[in-house]
Amino acid sequence: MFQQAKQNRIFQDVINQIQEAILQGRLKAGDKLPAERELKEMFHTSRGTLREALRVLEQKGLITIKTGVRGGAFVKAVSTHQVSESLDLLIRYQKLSLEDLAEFREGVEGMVTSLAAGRAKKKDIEHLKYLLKQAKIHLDEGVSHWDDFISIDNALHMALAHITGNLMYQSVLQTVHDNINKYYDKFLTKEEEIMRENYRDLCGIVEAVEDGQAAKARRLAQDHVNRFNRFMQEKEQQHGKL
Amino acid sequence: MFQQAKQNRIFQDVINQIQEAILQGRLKAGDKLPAERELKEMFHTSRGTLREALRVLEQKGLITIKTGVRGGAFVKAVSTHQVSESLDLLIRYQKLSLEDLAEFREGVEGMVTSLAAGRAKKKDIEHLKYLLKQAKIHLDEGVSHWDDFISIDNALHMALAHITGNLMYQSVLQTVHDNINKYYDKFLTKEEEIMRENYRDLCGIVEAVEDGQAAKARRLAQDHVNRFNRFMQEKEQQHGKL
DNA sequence: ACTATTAGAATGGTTTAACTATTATAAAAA
DNA sequence: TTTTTATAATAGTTAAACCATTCTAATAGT
Repeated sequence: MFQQAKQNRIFQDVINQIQEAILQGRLKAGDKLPAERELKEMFHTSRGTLREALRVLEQKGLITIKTGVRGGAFVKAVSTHQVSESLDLLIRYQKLSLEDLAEFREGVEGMVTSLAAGRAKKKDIEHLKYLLKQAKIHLDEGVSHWDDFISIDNALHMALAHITGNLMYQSVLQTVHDNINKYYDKFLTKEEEIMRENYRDLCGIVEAVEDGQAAKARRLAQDHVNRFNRFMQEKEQQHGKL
Repeated sequence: MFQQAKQNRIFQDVINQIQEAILQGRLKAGDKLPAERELKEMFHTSRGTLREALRVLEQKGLITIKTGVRGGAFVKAVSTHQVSESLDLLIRYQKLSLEDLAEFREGVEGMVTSLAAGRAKKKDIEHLKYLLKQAKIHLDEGVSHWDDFISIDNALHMALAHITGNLMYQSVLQTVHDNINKYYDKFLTKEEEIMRENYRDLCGIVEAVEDGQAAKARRLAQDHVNRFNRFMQEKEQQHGKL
C-alpha cells in the first residue's frame, strides 16, 4: 500500500524540494538554480550530497547542467524524452516486445484519427493536405528519399494528434514513434511500392478526416499502421531472434 | 542528429558500463554488485563519483540499494515502473486537464476491453467473475464501502489489460488510473445509485468479453468510463475552476 | 540446551577540504 | 577593430574521515 519512507536519505529530500518547486511553477524552464556551493548552504548539506540530488534531477529530465562560468543547473521544459528513454530500456531488456508496442500504436493511431475526424478545422485540413503534397514530392523522387517520406508520414500522424487537441495523445504518440522508428529503420526494406501504398493510405485517411467520417478514418489508420507492422514483423522473423 | 559526447563526465562512463552489463545479461536481477569501496577501485575512481553513478542507475530503475551489512547495490528486474513514473511527471508538469486525461482513458479502456474480448481464456473469465462477486459484496454493503467498490472497479479494468497480454497497455492504463483517481476522489459524489449503475456496466462488460464480442465490449467499456467522466466533470464545474 | 542481549563488522550515507577542467568575459595586445 | 590571453566562476573529481544501519555471531542469562 505505502512506500517505505526512506527519509533518512538527505539527497532525497533535496530532490523532492526542487522537483516540487518545478512542478508547482515556482521554478520555470530556463531558470538557473544557484551554484552548487550556494545551494549546499541553502539546504544545509554537503556538496557531495547535493550533487547526488542534482544527478537524479538531471536523470529525471528536470534540469540540465552546464560547466564553466555562467554555468550551473538550469530548469528544463519536461518533455516526452524521459518516457521514451524508459520505454527504450524496457524494450532492450526484452520486457516489452516490438509486437506489443506495434499493437499499442495501432490502437492509439486509430483513436487519434477518429477523434481528429470529428474536430478538424479548415486550417487543419489545409495543413494535412500540405503534408500530403510534401509526401508526394518525396514519393516522386523515389526510394532514395525514403527517410524524408517516412518523416512526413510521422509528421502527418502527429498532426492528427495535434488536431485532437488532447496533449495526452500527443505525448503518448510521440513516445511510441520515438521508439518504434528505430525498428522500422532496422526491419523495413525501402521499396518504392511500399512508399506508394502508404501514400495511398495517407490520402484516404486525410479524405476521411476531411469528411468527418470518424469510423472510416479509424479503420484506415489502423490498417495503415498494421501494414507497416506486418512488413516489419516479417523482416524480424527473417533476421531471427536478436 | 547526434548527442553531444559529454565523455568528460566519469560517472557517465560508470553508468554506461554497469547498464550495459545489465542489459546484456552479464548482471542478472537479484545479483549484488561489489561494495562501493570495491567498485571504486575497479573503476579507478573516487567514491563520490561512483555514488553519483549509482544514484542515476537507481533512478533509472536498474538497481536498488540497501544499507547495512549484506547490503549494497542489487540489480533489479526492469519493470514498467519507470515508464509510469516519467509519464506521471509529464502529466503533472503539463498540468494535463482532467478532460484530456479522461478522454484518453476512455479510448484506452475501449481498446483494452476489445482486445481482451478476443483473448480471454477460461481462467481469465473466472477471475473477472470473481472480481464481479467482490464488487457485488461491496455494493450490498452500501455507500460506506464506496472506496472498496472503486478499487475493485479499477482492479477489473487492470485485469482486462492483463488479459490483453500487452505490457504497454498495462503500464499506460496504470498511470492513467493513478492520475485520474486523484480527481475521482475529489469530484465524485459517493451515491449508491452510481455504484449500482457501474456494477451493471461491469457485468455487461464481462459478459461481452466472455462471449468474445469485441465491438460490444469496447462500446460498453467506453460508455462506462464516459459516465464516470461526465459525473466528475459536472462536479468539477460546480466547484468552479481550481 | 535454549533464548535474549549485546558487541562487532560490513555496508551505505554524509561531511569537509582541496584540487582539476571548462568556459564566458574582460583585459590586453596586435 | 580583431585576436589573443588572463581571470574568475562554475561544475567535476579526489581523498579521508566519520556517522547510521543492520546482519551476524559471541555472550550472558535462564
